Amino acid sequence: MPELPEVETVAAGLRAGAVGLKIKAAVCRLPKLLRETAPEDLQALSGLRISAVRRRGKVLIIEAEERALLFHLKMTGQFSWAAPEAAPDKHTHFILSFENAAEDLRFRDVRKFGFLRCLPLAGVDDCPEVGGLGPEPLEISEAEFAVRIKARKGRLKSVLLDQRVLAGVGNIYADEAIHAAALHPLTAASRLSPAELVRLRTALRRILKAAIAAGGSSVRDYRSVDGEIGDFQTRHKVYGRAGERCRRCGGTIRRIVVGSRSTFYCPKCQRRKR
DNA sequence: GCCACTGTTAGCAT
DNA sequence: CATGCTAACAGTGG
Repeated sequence: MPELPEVETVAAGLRAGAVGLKIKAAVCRLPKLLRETAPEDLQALSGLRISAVRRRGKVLIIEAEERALLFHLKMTGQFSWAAPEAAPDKHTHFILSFENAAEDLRFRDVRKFGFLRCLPLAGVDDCPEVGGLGPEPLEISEAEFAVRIKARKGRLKSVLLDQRVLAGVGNIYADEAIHAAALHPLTAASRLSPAELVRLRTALRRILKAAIAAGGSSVRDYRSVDGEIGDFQTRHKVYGRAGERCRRCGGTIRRIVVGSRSTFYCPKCQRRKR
């Protein structure tokens, strides 16, 4: 489920535990995990020291001197620390061991949608996985937000999910932000008023920050690096609440499908523009 | 057992 | 170009 707040939480956990560690070996147990990455690229990581861990959109970036490891968690990717002698389960696809740490860093991904790309640090911003991303929702100005959203013809929900427009918003936070801004998910993005755009940006940022503070939302598989579940799912106003009462107006939350994604909204307080 | 559904996104058809 | 559907895969719940 990882969206921006979940990846941010994972990045923070990795940063706390992995920066400064010297890589002993990188072992990949699932060839298809590797994207544009040769086995030699992984071998060349040995001896490098992890210097930083950061996030761009939903992409996790581990920097080791002049190299970078890009991970995408897709639906079910997880990181955890484990003793080297503990047998990895069948969903563990990648293991980093260290010269100056007792535990290994493991990446597991039940559905195998995730990927790993190893490349020169200098190439990160121009690679396809990062270069095509829109601005960060927590950094974008009001003016640029308005321009980028209004430039799109599609439905608001789909536009928020488009990583080229904004980086990091996924299904849960799109629905939550649209609800908080009292907009309708099927509204044409290009028809939002200036006031509505301000409302939407403000709501999105508030929700993303609150979700990060809560350690993300654990709807199904998501776990932080230390194995903790997030807490934000208890504060979802619409996501996953079809048939339940809207906490703002008492209406009944409805589930529809937009762009083949489940979409939850309150038909009473999220009126469609016409 | 079978079918529907799942947080992502690349790729392809329309 | 925009939009919509499917596949990639495994597990879960009805």
